[in-house]
Amino acid sequence: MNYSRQRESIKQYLMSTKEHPTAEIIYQHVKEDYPKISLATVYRNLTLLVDSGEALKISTGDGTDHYDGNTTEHGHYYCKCCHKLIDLDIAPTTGQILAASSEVLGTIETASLMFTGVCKDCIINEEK
Amino acid sequence: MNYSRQRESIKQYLMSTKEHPTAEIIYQHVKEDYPKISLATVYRNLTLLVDSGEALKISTGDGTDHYDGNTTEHGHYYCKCCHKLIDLDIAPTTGQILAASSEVLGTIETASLMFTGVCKDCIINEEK
DNA sequence: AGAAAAATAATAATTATTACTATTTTTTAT
DNA sequence: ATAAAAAATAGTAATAATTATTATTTTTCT
Repeated sequence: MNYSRQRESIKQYLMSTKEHPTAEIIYQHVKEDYPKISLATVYRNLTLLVDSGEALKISTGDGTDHYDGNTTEHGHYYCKCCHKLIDLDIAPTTGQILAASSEVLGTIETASLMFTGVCKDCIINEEK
Repeated sequence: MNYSRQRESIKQYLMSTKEHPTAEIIYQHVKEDYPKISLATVYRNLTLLVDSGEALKISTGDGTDHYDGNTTEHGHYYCKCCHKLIDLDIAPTTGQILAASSEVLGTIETASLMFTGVCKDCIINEEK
């Protein structure tokens, strides 16, 4: 894998935000610095970053995948109302990881907790 | 929501299998009983079943969503090699759910653990 | 049984993602 | 520093999953 400024820019943006942007949103941002970048380049590099462990892909089932530059162990909360993804300081325990590993008799490369519900902001808006 | 035999057949099939079939695979199966069923009908009913809590949608990021008729709390393991989804008898602890709930100050409707790696069968095949 | 409401089949349309190819950028070796 | 080789890119076409549309059929209610 050779260096490329476009990939570097994608990575910088991913690490700078707490949002969990989609490929399209990443594309819009990186475009400010590289106006000629192609959406296909964004997708290709996101796949490279995920495969090399420099980013995470999060699939919520809302039609488009989200990406996360924070690769430390953490959980996610998905609001089914506003479709926001929120980081949580909650990770599977080593006990849970070991249990999973011995249950499937295979390797464990990633382990994560996912929660869904209606977030605080949406609850407040519903009341109005 | 009115009764429909097609939806009933989809539900039966989902509850009868431990695989985590995609809409397309469900379509192929239900077609044996209802040869004229439409793929759009499968999608529509899967959405209805998921929304009413009678099935789960699982997004692995492999391009197509998977469905699960087992709605009891359990975790999943996704083999990134053969793309199989395997049920695990591992669920988030109440402690983890409470922690998530107080961290986001929103409701928790679903909570699940997801693991990825290379499953036993794929490890054996790689050795050959 | 007959009217109203909901569901379906068939297909068109949409949207996210990947594939392709000629050109440009990056690396490597001189 | 420069030229060849390898990798990456932009632009666009193609693919594949999902959703929307509409005329017809099924289900429910009275």
